[in-house]
This record gives sequence, C-alpha cells and structure tokens, in this order.
Amino acid sequence: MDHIDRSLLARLQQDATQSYAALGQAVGLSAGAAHERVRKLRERGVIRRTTAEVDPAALGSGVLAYVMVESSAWMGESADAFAALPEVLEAHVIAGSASVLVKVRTATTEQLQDVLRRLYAIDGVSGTQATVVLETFFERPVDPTAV
Amino acid sequence: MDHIDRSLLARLQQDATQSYAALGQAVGLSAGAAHERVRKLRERGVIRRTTAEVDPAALGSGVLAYVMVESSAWMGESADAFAALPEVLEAHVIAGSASVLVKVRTATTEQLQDVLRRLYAIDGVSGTQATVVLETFFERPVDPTAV
DNA sequence: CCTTCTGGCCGAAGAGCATTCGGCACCTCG
DNA sequence: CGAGGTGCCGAATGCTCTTCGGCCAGAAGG
Repeated sequence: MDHIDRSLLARLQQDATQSYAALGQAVGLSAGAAHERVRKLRERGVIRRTTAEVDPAALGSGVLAYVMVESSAWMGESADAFAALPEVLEAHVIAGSASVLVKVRTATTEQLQDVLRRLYAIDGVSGTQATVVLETFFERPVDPTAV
Repeated sequence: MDHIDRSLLARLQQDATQSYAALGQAVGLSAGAAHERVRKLRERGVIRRTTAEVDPAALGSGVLAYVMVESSAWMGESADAFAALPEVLEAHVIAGSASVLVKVRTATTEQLQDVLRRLYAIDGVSGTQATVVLETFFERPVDPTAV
C-alpha cells in the first residue's frame, strides 16, 4: 500500500470506468501492472466494490434527515432491525446521550414521520430526535491521498 | 424511469463491473438495449458517476464522528471552507439549534481534535459538539426499488 | 382509417479492452 | 553465491463495449 496504490484508489473513486491503460499511464505503470495492483486491492478488501452512484433526488428522495435514537436497552444487536427500514441509509452506535444515530432519506416529511414511527416500534427504542437537512454542501468519499 | 431502470440501477449499485449482456439478461433486455438505458441514465444525471468504494479502515481512518457546528452568522456560503478540510466527508446545513452538521473520519481521536480546532477557525463558527461513533451497523446507498 | 413520426428494441460487426502468460530485473534471506 | 519471491513489462487471445441498420408498436395528425 504505497503512494501508487493510493493514487490508483483516488482515480478509481473519481471514475471507475476508465481503462487500465489510462490508469497505468497516470501513475507510470503498464496496463498489466495497474490491473494487477487493482486486482490485489479488491482481493484485500481495500476496494469493497465498484458501484454506480445514484442521485437520490432522481429517485424521489428529496428529504434528508439525521435521527438521534434514544434507547432504554442495549442496542448492540439491533443492526437487523434498522436495516429492515429501507429509508435508513446508515446506522451507527454512538457515544453520548443518545445511543444510535441513523441517516434517513425519504420523499416527503410525511414519509419521514412514518419512518420515525417505525423506529419507535423497534425493541428498546424510547425516543427519537430528528434533524432535517436544509441544504447539502457536499458528500464525498475518503481521500486516499490525504491519509 | 420505469421499473426496468430501477432494477438496472439497483444492480449497478451492487456491482458496476458486470457486463451489459449479464445486465440485460437480468432485466429481460438485449445487451444493446441495456447499454442504451444505462447511457441515458448517466446522461440525465441519475447515475452521477461509477466509483470504487474504498474501506476507510484500510486507509487508516478508523475514527468516525459527527459534529454539530454552531455558528453566530449565516453559513450558507461557507461550503468551500468545510470542503477545504479533507477529513470532512459530508457537510449539511440543518434546521435546529446547530447550523451545520458534518461527518468526519480520522485515524485517531487526536486528529479528530485537530479537525475540531480547524472547524473553529472557520469564519462564523462559534462552537462544536462532536459525537463519536462506537460501531457502524451499516452504510448503504439509496434503494432504487423501494421508492 | 391510414399515414407519418417517434421511441425503443434487436442482432450483428468492428474496434477496443481485459486478462493472462512468459520473461526479466530486483530484493531478500539462507 | 544461489534460491525464492515480488513486481513489472510486452504481447496475444478472447471477450466486451459501442455503434449501426432495420424492425415493431404506439402516438399524432390529416
């Protein structure tokens, strides 16, 4: 995992459709060598998958909110309960007064309210505190060249 | 944008490396027709880009935190100031007591503290409240088939 | 009703690319 | 010194992307 690998990762984050020839030229390697490095990055799990990034607004999910979920019990085994709600895009166990933080996308605020209702229905959940996003400045992946 | 487009999006989210032949077969189209649909989805901006998903832990960013940023001024034009910090992966203007919510990844809690210091240095920022993530249940993209 | 136009699909063909392989250079360790 | 391992190059082959002409169905308009 040297600076060449990091550069390859950064370029694949920007555009995973480019050819290995172009990729290799950008970092000073042949197409075969670039391919081999990328193959190993996948094998080691550094590259989890290559995916199409879809615009949420195009799918009708115009409302973004973060919800602090308070609980009266240990939530460490509740991942599946949160994953069962398709509108929940992220779920994290956090330190602090709440116990779980979730990221939610819905089409309308009415649907957001419905998600809150379903969150309440999860075992151990005793309260929620929603924060609605007014404008997103940016969302981006980790920078492999900056770490 | 019918159910075939949504199915194509869902499959491309899971694996953007598969061939158009496989993609077409999965939705009952020829390779050429599948390619044409995907091309238009890109053209319309529904597919923003195709990207390699990198494991943050592999890059040494093992600490994830959400930071509520309080401000004493209008922050609507401060996107660039937040984008200048590479550790800041998301920045949103929010409704509520704080005014900006940012997502931060660093290698250590010491570096997190340094990011907080740099956040304070942004014009108009009057306070921060960091929430450290103990365990991430999951992070996933929007589900095109569920909306 | 019939014509015309548009949009989407199929199937084929050519160009371009991914993937593999042998060979070579370099480094490390016995 | 020699053996093993690693990483790279350059070429070959097989597959894929990409484009194109032709076809069909449905809409629009006379």
